[in-house]
Amino acid sequence: MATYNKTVNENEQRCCCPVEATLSVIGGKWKPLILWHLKENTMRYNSLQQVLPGISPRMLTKQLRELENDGIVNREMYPEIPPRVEYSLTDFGRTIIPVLEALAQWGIKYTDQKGSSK
Amino acid sequence: MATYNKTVNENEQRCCCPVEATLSVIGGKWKPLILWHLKENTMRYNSLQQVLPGISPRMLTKQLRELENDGIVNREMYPEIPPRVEYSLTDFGRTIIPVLEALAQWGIKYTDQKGSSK
DNA sequence: CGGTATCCCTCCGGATACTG
DNA sequence: CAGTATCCGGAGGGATACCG
Repeated sequence: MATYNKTVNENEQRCCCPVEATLSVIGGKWKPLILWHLKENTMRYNSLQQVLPGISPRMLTKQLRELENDGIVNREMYPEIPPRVEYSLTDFGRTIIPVLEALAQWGIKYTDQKGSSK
Repeated sequence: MATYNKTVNENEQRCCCPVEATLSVIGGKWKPLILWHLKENTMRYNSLQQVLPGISPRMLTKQLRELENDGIVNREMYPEIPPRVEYSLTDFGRTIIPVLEALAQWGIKYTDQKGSSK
């Protein structure tokens, strides 16, 4: 008992920080890169895997599924032999590109700052 | 042997995704909230702890130190009795506020989208 | 007041093997 | 080609007790 505060209630989550909602979608080690690559072209599973440095199939699938559930990417399956699956951003997914670019912009500034102070 | 790709080299990290650099600074469970609260006022250690839902002192200290090392927050110590320490954003730290707000904006859009599709 | 020190456990995610 | 299934190690982070 006696945690540092009462356990989180929905209101607190909602009122303080929609930032977290966004981070839950684009955060993590892989999603930014996946999104980054999908913003140019639609891509197939294997192409993504080759373009992502050392991701395991398990992880790639997991990240893609999450993005799919969040309505960010679209999974188009062509039941051919051999099978082909293409991933792309949804229209809603595209609305996140400016955010991604804002993050990238600041990231560059930050890297410069760090580099020069070293 | 035979990982899915050769281990990451610096170039790949650097060229593809400054987004990650930014996320390494503001990402995670606590930092967005800390930043969110600091963007209005300067705050003391205990005030922060009270305002953050259930954070342990260990975590709070850790997050603050990291933000400090990244040049985002400033730690001002007043050697009084009892001691007082005030945290605030540095000038460089303030440059990240627009990014935070972009994230928040999209987070709201996202939450609406989710809510309406349920 | 503003923190450390310590213990402990979850779960993230990597590696590898296998399948429709 | 586009994935599952399974195993497993290690970092992240919570709870609690204590210190200057």
